[in-house]
Amino acid sequence: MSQSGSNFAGTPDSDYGDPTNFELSEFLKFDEWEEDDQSFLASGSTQNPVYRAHVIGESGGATSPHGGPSIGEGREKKEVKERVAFKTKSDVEILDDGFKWRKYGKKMVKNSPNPRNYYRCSVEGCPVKKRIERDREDIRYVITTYEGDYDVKIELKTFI
DNA sequence: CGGTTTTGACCTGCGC
DNA sequence: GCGCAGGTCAAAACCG
Repeated sequence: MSQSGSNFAGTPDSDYGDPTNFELSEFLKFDEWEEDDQSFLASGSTQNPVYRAHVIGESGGATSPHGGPSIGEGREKKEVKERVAFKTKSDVEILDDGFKWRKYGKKMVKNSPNPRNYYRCSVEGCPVKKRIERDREDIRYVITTYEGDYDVKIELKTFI
């Protein structure tokens, strides 16, 4: 069944067919949404469909439509940041993952009628950043993107 | 009192 | 060269 996630393997171009429609965010280029039956937070949310997506750097996007500009060098300044996006159905975007987060900015995306929230670890030494945004087509869904240290994310997964 | 939050302004990068 | 978009930081205000 979904053991191999054939949902995406079978239809990898299901959403990429129309970037204009799936253009959730230039930075939210998830390779694929993985449907997880487990609840995102074991805080009593038994009916919380969680979609886990491994965000691969530009280098991973073999089918990069906008791979025109030579990104291989000018952008190589910094290593590829690991990005993990989670789409969760929740009313509140502030999901407690076990760590403390401090909001450091809010921005409004043109492609979405909803604003985007930027959170950063309030603990020093926590190079992890969290970006929270509501789905453009489904505001009932919250997209949480984790960006930062890989180890920390591993811990986050432990909580999830 | 501390910590956090909120809004604005500012900066950078890329595109055209 | 300029504009747009996104992202970040800052100061102030507010809450617990």
